[in-house]
Amino acid sequence: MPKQVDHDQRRRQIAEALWRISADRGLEAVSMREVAAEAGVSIGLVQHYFRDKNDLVGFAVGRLRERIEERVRRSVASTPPPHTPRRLLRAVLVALLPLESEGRTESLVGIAVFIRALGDPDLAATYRRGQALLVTAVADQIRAGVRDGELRPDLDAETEADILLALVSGLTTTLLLGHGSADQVLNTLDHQLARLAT
Amino acid sequence: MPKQVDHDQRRRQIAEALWRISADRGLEAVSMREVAAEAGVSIGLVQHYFRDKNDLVGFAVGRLRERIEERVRRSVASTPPPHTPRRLLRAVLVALLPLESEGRTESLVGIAVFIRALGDPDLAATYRRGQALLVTAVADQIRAGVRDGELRPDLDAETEADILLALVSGLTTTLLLGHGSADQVLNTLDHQLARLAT
DNA sequence: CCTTTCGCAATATGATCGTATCGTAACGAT
DNA sequence: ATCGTTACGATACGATCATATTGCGAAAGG
Repeated sequence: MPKQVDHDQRRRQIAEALWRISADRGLEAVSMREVAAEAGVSIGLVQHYFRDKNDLVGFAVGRLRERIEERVRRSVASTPPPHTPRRLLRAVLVALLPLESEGRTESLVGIAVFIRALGDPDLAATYRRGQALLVTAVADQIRAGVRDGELRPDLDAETEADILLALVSGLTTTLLLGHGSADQVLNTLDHQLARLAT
Repeated sequence: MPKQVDHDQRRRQIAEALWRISADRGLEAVSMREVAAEAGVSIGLVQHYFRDKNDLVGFAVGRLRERIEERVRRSVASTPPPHTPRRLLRAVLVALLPLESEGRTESLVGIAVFIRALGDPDLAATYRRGQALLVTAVADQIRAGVRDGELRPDLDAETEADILLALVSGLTTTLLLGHGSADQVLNTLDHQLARLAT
């Protein structure tokens, strides 16, 4: 056996270069050359670890879900007590907003994936599954809040979850365009959340 | 003076070819050659009417606004009486949703423009201006509804407009992905609208 | 020691991009 | 009639793209 290298770590390292490019010049600026340059390696190396560009982008997309899940988990975990459903619900929604550079990057990649999903049924199904997971997670929190008497009892959890997530999605585009400040956006979200409270 | 040609009509004809391409293959698939081929003209002609690609895309984007405005106007005009602010408000929001193929095309182009705007400050400013117009238009309707006693008097018109438009934006992505039916989406929108009513 | 095989770089290939440069046909003004 | 301008087509140019090919150093097994 020849030299031994951690294959997966190399792939992650390269994918992160793609992430950086996508974040500040858009995914349209992502090319094999650019990724190689950003990662500080040769383009041959990139080819060595990824069959083609689709493979590379696909890998980066796969990591997207992991990272978003981790971010949500972190946000929930770092929520100061009391851990009431309403506070946890807010933590989840806030974690989905691109409020700092890391989140911005993820949102940008997410949009790129969305665009690709429009013409790719498989990817659309994946995207859809992720969205469905989110909706049920949020709806569960809403139901818990209703049970605790923290949220109004006449709420339809699924519809409210749809509204909140659509709202988050819309606020994300607002933030990405610099068309609203973080405070403004959080205010808007809180305004809607307050409406669900008793 | 030599041959006389309707300059602006030619530009519109070419821009519409760009539209068609952008709608079913994304704006990333738009190239001078593709546009020329789709329009059934030579690439020299495209160059003759547009200084460069930016000029072309810019013109097409400009038409986007006009078309959306026209669609909203049509939707409002065709709303059956009574023309209460709340019904007009709904007409505006529904007009922004991609419920049929024409609207779908516009939404797709809109998203493509959004993507480009992320890396193009000028385009971002244009996008932003359009959004600001929408917000004030919606907010005006809300204020009118409040005045008429049709909507709750404690509403902050701007915030509610932000929420509604972000909601519409989020519902648009839902519709484009086939991740929800038109009925479902309209239900969600109406649910939120009902909340603003007295 | 030497052969094999992986890690990686260098460079070639052919397509496609935006754009520049021509050539020419059409037509109004002089 | 011819001249100048405009409309348009054909094609060339250089850059950049994804990808293929080739070569070579290093290291482990024989």
